[in-house]
Amino acid sequence: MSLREPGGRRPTMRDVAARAQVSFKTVSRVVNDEGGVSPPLERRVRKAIDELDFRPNVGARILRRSDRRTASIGLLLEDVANPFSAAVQRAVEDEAEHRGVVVYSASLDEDPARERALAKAFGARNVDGLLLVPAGDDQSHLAAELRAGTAIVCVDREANNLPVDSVVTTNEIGAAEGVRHLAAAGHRRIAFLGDRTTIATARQRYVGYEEALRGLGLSVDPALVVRDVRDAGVADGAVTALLGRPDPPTAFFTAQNLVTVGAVRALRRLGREHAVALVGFDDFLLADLLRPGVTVVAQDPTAIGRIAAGLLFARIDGDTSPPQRRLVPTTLIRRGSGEIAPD
Amino acid sequence: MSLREPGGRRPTMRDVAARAQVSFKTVSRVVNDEGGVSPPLERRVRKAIDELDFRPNVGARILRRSDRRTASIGLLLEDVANPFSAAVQRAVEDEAEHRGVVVYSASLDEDPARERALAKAFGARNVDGLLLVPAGDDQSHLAAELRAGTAIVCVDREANNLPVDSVVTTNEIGAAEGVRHLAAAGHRRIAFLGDRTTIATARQRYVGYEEALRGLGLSVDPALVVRDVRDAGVADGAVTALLGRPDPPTAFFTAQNLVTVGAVRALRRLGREHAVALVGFDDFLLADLLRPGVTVVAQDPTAIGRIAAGLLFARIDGDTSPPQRRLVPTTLIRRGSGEIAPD
DNA sequence: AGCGAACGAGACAACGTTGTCATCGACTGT
DNA sequence: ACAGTCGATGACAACGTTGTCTCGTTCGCT
Repeated sequence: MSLREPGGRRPTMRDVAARAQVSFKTVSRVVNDEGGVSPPLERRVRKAIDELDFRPNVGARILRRSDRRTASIGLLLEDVANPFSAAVQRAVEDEAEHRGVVVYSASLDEDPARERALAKAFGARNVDGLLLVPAGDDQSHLAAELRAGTAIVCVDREANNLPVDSVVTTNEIGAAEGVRHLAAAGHRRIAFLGDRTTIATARQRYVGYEEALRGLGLSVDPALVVRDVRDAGVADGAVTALLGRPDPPTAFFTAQNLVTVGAVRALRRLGREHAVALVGFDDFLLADLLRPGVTVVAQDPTAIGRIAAGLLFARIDGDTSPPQRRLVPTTLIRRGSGEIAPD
Repeated sequence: MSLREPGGRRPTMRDVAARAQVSFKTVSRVVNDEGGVSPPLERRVRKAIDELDFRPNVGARILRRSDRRTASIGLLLEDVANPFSAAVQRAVEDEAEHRGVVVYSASLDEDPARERALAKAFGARNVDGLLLVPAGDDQSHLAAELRAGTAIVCVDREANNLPVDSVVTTNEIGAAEGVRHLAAAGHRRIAFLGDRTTIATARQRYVGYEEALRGLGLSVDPALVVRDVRDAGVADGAVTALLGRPDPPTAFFTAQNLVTVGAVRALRRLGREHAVALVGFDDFLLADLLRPGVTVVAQDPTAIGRIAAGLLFARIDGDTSPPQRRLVPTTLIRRGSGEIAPD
C-alpha cells in the first residue's frame, strides 16, 4: 500500500468512458448532471460508474473549475477536549453537513504559532472559509488569506488587526450580571478568579467584574483578584489561599469553566461549599447535580457555532457587507451556590 | 467574493517565476528543496515567494505527484459533543499534527447512512486514511475505499464485514469487573441499563454483565435488565420504574456515560443516592465531586485515539500485516457509589 | 426538397503542479 | 585543444477534471 500499488488506483472518467464506450467528456456530463446526454448513453454511463464504483476526483475538479470552490472549511478551535469547543464544533459540523461542506478541524491550545501554521495548511488546501478562535493578539498574518478570497469569521473572540466578522458572548455584561447577583445576596467581598490575561474574553470578564462593583459603589480590592489562572489546580490553590487570609472573601466569581471546577474542589476540601458563595462563567455538565448546585452565567456555544457558520457561508456566498460583530447573550442559571448569603 | 473576483486569485508558480525571472520549474525545485539550483537564483526565487506570499496549491500537487498522498485523514466519530469522542479526536489530532497531516472530522450520530455519505465524501477527497467509529452493522461498503488504497482503522468498535484493524476497550472484562465489584459489596439484585443494542459495545457490556452474574452463581433476572436506553432521560425513567417495583434492585450497573448521568439524576430525585449502589461504565468529568462520588469503570479514550492513529499511520506507511485488534483495558475507580452495601 | 436551428457527442485546452528529458555552458583529463 | 562529463536550467507532458469549441445528425419549417 505504500506507494499505492497497481491495484490501488481509483477509476477515472477515462476508465468509465472506456467501459461505457463513450468519450470521457460524456461521463463528465453525466456526473455533473449537465444534461444533453441521450437516455441510452446516460444509462450505459451510470451502469459503468456503478460497476467501477467511480467517484470523481475532487482535487482535479477543483483545479479545473472556474469558481474554485472546494466545499471545505477549516475550524481552528482552542481545544476540542473542552466542552465549549466541542459544542461549537458540533454546531458548525451540522451547518456544514447540511450544505455538503466538509470540515477540517484542529486545536490550537492558545498558541499563535499553531494558529499561523494551521491556517497556512488549510489555506494551501484552498478552504473556502476559516472559522477561528483567535490565539494571541495579532491575526494580521491572515490578511493574505483574506485577499486570496478565503472567508474568515472569528468565534468567541474578535480578531486583532483583521477586518472580519466575529461572534462573541456578551462577556462584560454576563460577568457583571454574575457579580451583581452575588452582591444582591449581600456580598461585599467578592473575589475574582480569571483565565490568562492574554485571552481577550478573560480581560472582558474582568472588566465586567470591575464595572459591576463600581456600579454598586463597591471598591475593587486587588488582594481579591487573581488573574492568569491557567487550570483547575491553580484555581484550587488560589481559592485555598484567599480563604486563608485574615479578611477572606465571602463569595467567588470564577470566570472560566475549569477555574470554576477548581474552585468547587477547593471549597469541598475545606468544607466551605455551603458557606462561601460561588458563581461561575460558562456552564458545565452536572453543575446541577453538585451540592450545592453551581450557579453559572451560561454561554450558548451551540448558538455561537451556528451563527458563526451562518456568517461564514454568507460570506462564501458573496456577502461583502462591512464586518460585523454578533453578540450572543448569556443566561444566569441559579442553582444554589450563588444564592448563599454571607455569614 | 462569490466568483472569486480578479483580485482574489492566489499567486502560482508562474507568477513567482515571472517576478524572479526564472522558469516556473525552477520555482518548483526551490519549493520542494530538490537542489540543483544555484544560490543566487534560489535567493531571487525565495524573495519573490515571500513578496507574493506564494503557497503551493496542494490540490494540484497531489494530482501530479506519483505517490498520491494527500497528507490528510478523515475522522468519523459518533458525536464530538460527547466527551469520549472529543478526547479521541484530540488524541488523533495531536498524532496527526505531529506528522503534518490535516484531519477532516464529522459526527455520525449512529446513522449508517451518514457513515456511507461521509466516508464517500472523504474518499472522494482522497484521504490517506479513515478513522471510523462504525455506525450500524455493515461496513462492507468501505471495501472499495480499501481497494483504492485508503487505510482504515476502526475505533471503539470492530468493523463488520471488513478486514481492518480496530482499537477497542475491553468491554466484557470491564463490565464484568464492575458487576463483580457490586456483588462483592453484597448485592444480589443488580440491574443493568444499557445503550442501544444496535451498538456492539453495548452488547458486549451486557455479555460482561451476564457472565459476571453467572460466574458468581447468580441468575439473570430479565426484569432487572433494560436495554436500548438512548439517553439520560430514558435512563432516569427506567431507574425510577425499577425502584418502584415490589422487589427492586439494590444496585445498578449503567453501561454508558449518559445513562449513568440519568441514573444519578433519578437516584437524587428519589433521595436514594446513598442507599442504592451504582457503578457506571465510562468516566465523566466531576464524577468525583458528586455525593456520593460515582464509581466507574473508566475507559481511556486518549489512549484509544493515540493507538488508532498510530495503527493508521503505520498502514499508510505500508504495513500490510494481517488486521489486528488492539485492546485497551479499563480501570475501576472507586468513589463511593459502588461501595454502598444493600440494606 | 432545402435550410437553419437544436441538440448530442467528441476534440482539445486549461487548471497548477511534478517528473522526465533535452540543452547549454563550463570544467575535467590527456 | 578537444572529447567527455557534469551541473544548472528550461521545455514539455501528464495528473483528472471542466469549459469551450466544433462537428455531424436530426428535426421542423417553408
